[in-house]
Amino acid sequence: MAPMITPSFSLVPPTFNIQMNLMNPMAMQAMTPRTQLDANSLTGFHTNAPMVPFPEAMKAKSSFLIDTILSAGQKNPINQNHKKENHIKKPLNAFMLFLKENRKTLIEENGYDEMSSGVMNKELGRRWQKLTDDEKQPYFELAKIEKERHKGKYPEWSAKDNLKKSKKYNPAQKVGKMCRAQLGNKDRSKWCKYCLRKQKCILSRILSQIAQTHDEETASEISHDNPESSSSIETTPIDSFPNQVSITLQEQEENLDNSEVEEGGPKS
DNA sequence: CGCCCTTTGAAGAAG
DNA sequence: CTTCTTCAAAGGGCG
Repeated sequence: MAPMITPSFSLVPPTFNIQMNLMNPMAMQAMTPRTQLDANSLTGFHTNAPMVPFPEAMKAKSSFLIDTILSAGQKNPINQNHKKENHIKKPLNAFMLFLKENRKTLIEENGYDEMSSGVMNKELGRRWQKLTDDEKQPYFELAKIEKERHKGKYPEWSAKDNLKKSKKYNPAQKVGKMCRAQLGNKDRSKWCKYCLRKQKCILSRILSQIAQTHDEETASEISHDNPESSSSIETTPIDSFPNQVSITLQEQEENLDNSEVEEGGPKS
C-alpha cells in the first residue's frame, strides 16, 4: 500500500507545493511568498507565479522567502530583545525550517490545536521521516541559503559562540566516566590499561559484555517463559551503572584480562 | 523569569 | 574518524 499524500496533511508544505524537486522549474512556484500560497493551497488553487529558472531565481527570492518563513513564528531569529543582547542565533537547519513551515498547518488540523509543542514536534518529526529525499531537498536548499545569508551577515559568528559557558562539554558525562575522558592526560597513571593502549576503555568493554549477557538472558527468558529473570540488568539505569562499575574496575579489568588471553587463542 | 520537553540537523569538542 | 553535546523553533507546564 503506497502511502498517498492525504488531504488532511500535505507532506508538501504550502511554501513548496506542487513539485518538490528544486531543479524542476515548476518548483519555482514554491518560492512564491507564503501568504499567497497559503490562501491558494487552502482552496486548492495554485499560484500563477511565473516560472523562473533555478537556482538563480531562487537565490533572488530566497531572502524574501526565508524572511517570510522566519516571520511566520513569534520569535525573531536574530535576537530582538529577548535574552542576551548581541546573541546571534544559529541559522535554521532544514528540519527547523520544516517545523516552522508546517507547525501552522498542523495547528489548523483538528486535534493538534490543543497539543503541546512537544507533541507537535514529535508528529512533525515523524512526518519528516516519511518524506523522500526529493521532498526534503527544498528544505536543505533553503537551509543552505540561510546559512550563507547568516554567514554574510555575521561573518565572525561561530556556533561555539552560543555554547553555554557554564556547561563544560564532557563527552563521557552520559555514558560514564571513561578513564581518559575523566582523568585527562594529567592522571595518565590512573588510566586503565586499555586507555593506555589507546584501545576501547574498560567501561565500554564491560558494557558490551553485559549487553551480551543481557541478550543471552533475554533469549533464555523467551524459551523458559520466566518473568522474574528479567532483571537487574534491564532495570539498572544506564546512568547509574558506571558508578558501580568504577568500584570494581580493578577486579573487572583482571577478569577481562584473563578472558582476553582466552580470546587471544583460537576460540571454540 | 527561565528551564523543560520534543523533534532533526549542523557544528564543535574531545579522544 | 568517531562519538557525543548543544542549540536552533514553539509554547504550555512548572518551580
